[in-house]
Amino acid sequence: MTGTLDPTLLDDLVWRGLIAHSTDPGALREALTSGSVRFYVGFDPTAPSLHMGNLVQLVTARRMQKAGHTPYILVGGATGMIGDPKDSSERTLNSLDTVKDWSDRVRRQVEPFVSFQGANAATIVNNYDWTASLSTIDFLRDIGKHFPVNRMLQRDVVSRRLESGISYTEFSYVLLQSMDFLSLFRDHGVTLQHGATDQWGNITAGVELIRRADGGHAHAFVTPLITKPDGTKYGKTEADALWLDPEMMSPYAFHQWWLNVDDSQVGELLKMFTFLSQEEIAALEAVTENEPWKRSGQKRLADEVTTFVHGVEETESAKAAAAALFGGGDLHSLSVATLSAALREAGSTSVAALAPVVDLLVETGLVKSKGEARRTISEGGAYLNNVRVEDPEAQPATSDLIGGSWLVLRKGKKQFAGVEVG
RNA sequence: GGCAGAUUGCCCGAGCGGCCAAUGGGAGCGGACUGUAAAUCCGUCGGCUUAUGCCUACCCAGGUUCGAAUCCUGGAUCUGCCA
Repeated sequence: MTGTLDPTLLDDLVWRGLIAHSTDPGALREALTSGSVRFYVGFDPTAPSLHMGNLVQLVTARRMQKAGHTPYILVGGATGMIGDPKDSSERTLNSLDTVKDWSDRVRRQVEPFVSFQGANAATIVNNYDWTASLSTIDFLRDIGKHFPVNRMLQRDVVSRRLESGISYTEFSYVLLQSMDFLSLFRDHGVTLQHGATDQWGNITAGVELIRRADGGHAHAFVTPLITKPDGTKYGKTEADALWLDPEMMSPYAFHQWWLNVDDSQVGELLKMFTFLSQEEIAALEAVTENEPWKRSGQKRLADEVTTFVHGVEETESAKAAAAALFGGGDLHSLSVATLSAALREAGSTSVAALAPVVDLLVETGLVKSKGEARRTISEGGAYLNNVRVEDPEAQPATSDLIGGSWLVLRKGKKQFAGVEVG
């Protein structure tokens, strides 16, 4: 994915709806078509895993690298210690150990998405490296002098927090991020930063710092906030959080997440998250429109994104598991190998001996308590081997064991769990 | 610094001594309808060996009372008014 410069990059990004704001579009186009641009995108370690919002940036960085530009991926070991201001309230500071641990995880997660080969090979940097040793005096003289407080107070995030209060720590965050851009500009010739739309203020502050401090000219663009059909953000509840770490979200669950996307979102998400061509996406949108029950858009989206994040093998396993569980056929007719693989993918536990369904529901984590298990059964939402359980006292028999050792529990329409007995 | 008010379950928000595990809305969960979709309707929504039973819960710690989310004392945090 190295070498040749793709002049259609910017138009493609616009078509995909990835540009919410940008600095002077003419100048940006000029830069992107006249040579390999060194660009950067940063990820703060504020959680043990990256999520959907970060994935947009990773996909975008890869697009840009494929088009011939040179990525610098920044891990926010320093900025993660500070925390950028949220609208709602002050963040709780994480310990240095936590931030270091999360920084390592972020670095490992980011690596597979860009190429480290060729003329425009990617570089990973950590802002802790140039921030930790900086003296307070140098910081205030060299960086702080360029930031008029009256302007800082007018920034949206800050002004919204003036009532409820904001610490000097978070107030200063923008200086650190701006300093990152300046530092990468000076040491690596980086002239472009992209990020999520809520980073616009921080990013343009960096562009301005480069101009004020060095008289340099840098560019920036941000991707839009992705919202659900009801206008709310993704990831606000446990149910719609999307984690890239396979330990926090199995590839099966990840694949299911994309498969269950609303019809109305499919086109938008295909554009932003896949590398399919404009023609391919248009075709999928047409099928979704005319034959929605086929769910072709969702299927392709799930396959593409899961492959991108977890690889081909995991994607095939996730698909095979779903086919086995949602296939609608008699579970007893599946081979034990297929079934056990599917259940391991979907989530399973082992128990020593047969136990009442209520206990097994709790054991598998499908429900949180026995009370909830009984409730689920009385609501008609519990299934053993795809047969509804009617009796709250139900106890599986040896004859229920598939292949002599497996039970398939299901709660509602799509939550499966396997139980291996013995 | 002074005065006044607030703090309730995942979120918002009623309750103002017993009928309170606590009205209502949202989210979540289940069912019907479907396409593992959306919308809609219905049900459900602290835990426990399912029990006219017990435990834990209405910011925290004490107290009054046969009995407190509700009253009193002290503390914490937040908001408004005055300095």
